[in-house]
Amino acid sequence: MSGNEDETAEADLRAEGVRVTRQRLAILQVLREATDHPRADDILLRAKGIDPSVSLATVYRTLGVLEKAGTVLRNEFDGSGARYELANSAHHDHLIDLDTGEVMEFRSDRIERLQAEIAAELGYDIEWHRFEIYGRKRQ
Amino acid sequence: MSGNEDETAEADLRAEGVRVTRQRLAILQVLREATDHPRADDILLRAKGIDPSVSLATVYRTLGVLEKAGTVLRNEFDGSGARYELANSAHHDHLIDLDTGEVMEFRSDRIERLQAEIAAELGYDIEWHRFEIYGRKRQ
DNA sequence: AGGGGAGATGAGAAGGATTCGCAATCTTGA
DNA sequence: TCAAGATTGCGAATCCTTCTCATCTCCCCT
Repeated sequence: MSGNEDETAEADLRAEGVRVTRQRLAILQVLREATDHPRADDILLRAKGIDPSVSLATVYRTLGVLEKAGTVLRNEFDGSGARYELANSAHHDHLIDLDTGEVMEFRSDRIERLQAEIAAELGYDIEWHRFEIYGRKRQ
Repeated sequence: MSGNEDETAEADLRAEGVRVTRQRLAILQVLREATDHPRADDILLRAKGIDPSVSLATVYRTLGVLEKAGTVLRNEFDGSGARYELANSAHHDHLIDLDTGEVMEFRSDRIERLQAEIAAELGYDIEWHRFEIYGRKRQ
């Protein structure tokens, strides 16, 4: 099973034209398994569980490589360090629970359309966008 | 003229229940006069032009105080330091020009409505939101 | 299968932004 | 005007991220 995981992760890397290393496989697998939006140091911790040789520098370097390749998204929710996620699914935005810090994902076609319209009105082509809602659970 | 500026700035501070100091007046005035979204070190530079005694630590402290008071908004556009603006006008969002780094403000009632609907669907009350479009000028 | 060279790594130092600690200095309300 | 308490400047400390460099790996070529 871990063999299968590795194979798909490896295929991902090769598809991006990125050199395949043990460390990158470990980091990519961590992201595949993550259901949260972990920070670099969390990723390091989990990656060390797969391959103890991974270092923090490599976590950052790999995240940078994968972000450039479009495989990874970097988020800056609260100004206390970046949080990462895989970009493999459809585009989505985030709702951050101010009480718990929990991050939820949501998707709205209307938002997607609206941002396109707004950018067009301003004479711009969209490269990407970031929409974050910060709120508290209603009682 | 600078007298008038000071008076309104001072009134602002008093209205927030914030102690009025020369440094805070200078910083607030910098923000009032700014048409861009300056970083802390830019604010320091400009504030020193008004009152040379201002220090970087006080810039950060004052921005913190004013943010908590709701007078100042802190933005984190590109992960290379926060950028600040006064919150006195109506809520608006930002479009960042990826080529020039220029930040434009825009406002859309539809976005405002949409985010309220989305939060409601997820069972949340919105505290605030952040909508940023990153794009390039169309030729 | 093996060698070589470009590319990747680990460890720690360096960097940039922000916050902290503390003694000296202001503000404010009485 | 005064005292109490808040605010300041300075430099040190912190946090996150990137860089340096010697060493190690991956991957292409034979």
